[in-house]
Amino acid sequence: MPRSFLVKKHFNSSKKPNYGELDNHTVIISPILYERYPVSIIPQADILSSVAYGPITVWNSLLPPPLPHDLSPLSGYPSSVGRVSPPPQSDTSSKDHSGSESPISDEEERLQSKLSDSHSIEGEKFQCSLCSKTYSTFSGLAKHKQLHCDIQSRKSFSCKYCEKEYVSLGALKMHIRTHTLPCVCKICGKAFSRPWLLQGHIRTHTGEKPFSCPHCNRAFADRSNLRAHLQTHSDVKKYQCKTCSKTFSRMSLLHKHEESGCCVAH
DNA sequence: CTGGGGAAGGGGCCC
DNA sequence: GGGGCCCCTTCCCCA
Repeated sequence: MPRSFLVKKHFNSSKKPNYGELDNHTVIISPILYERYPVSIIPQADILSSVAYGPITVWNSLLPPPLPHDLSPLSGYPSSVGRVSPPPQSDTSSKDHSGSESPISDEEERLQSKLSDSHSIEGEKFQCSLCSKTYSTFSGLAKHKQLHCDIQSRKSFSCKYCEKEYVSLGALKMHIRTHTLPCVCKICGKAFSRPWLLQGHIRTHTGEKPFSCPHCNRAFADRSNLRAHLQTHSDVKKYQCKTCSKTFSRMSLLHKHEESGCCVAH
């Protein structure tokens, strides 16, 4: 997948971050209509286990602009209140969620091990074993290795739910949310990795479409969809076939075109 | 079959 | 360092 360009391909199970850091995670999500239309939350014993995340976060704060009655979530989802369906289970259900990894930071241990490879010299006590740069303090060397030098250490944050590895703990934390899905829609029970994804999803319930096309009267709930739509107004579209020069509004359409045989490249 | 819309996932960037 | 937003991308569905 092109989106995984930060993902280290070769899995090294010996490199694990401190997952203890990931467990104390609470996401505060603002509610839109929940206060007016309270519904229950579906407990997701599997993907939202205490191993993955603690509390389930629900949408429960700022109210949106008033909606017309015909956009009321109740009008479209009367039967869903209090009877929501659980979200589709991801393939993570087959993964080991036992949390059997040591709570001690393997990453720290590994870093210490790497640093121990460095040796001190006269005056400048700490020298990087990889680039020979020297530092007077241990922390200086540690920072150097973490931020600038040691490529391996920069790509050593691996997910315990899958085989992906990331260059930073922040990126790993973000990724792990795709497994734990802490943001739950109170209307339908569907879970999302990030609050703004839930916000976008809630627009599918409310009908809110804040992104309007300046060229026609269409409006969209998602800016990216508006952007794709704007391409349809353009004579020369963004994605062009290298063989026949035909342009397309979306890359997926270009791919379809190429796969259909116009650009049979052998 | 093709083009377009809707929904969603995920990494990067900025504050 | 974390959260929110941006942007790109993909998948599915429908006309």
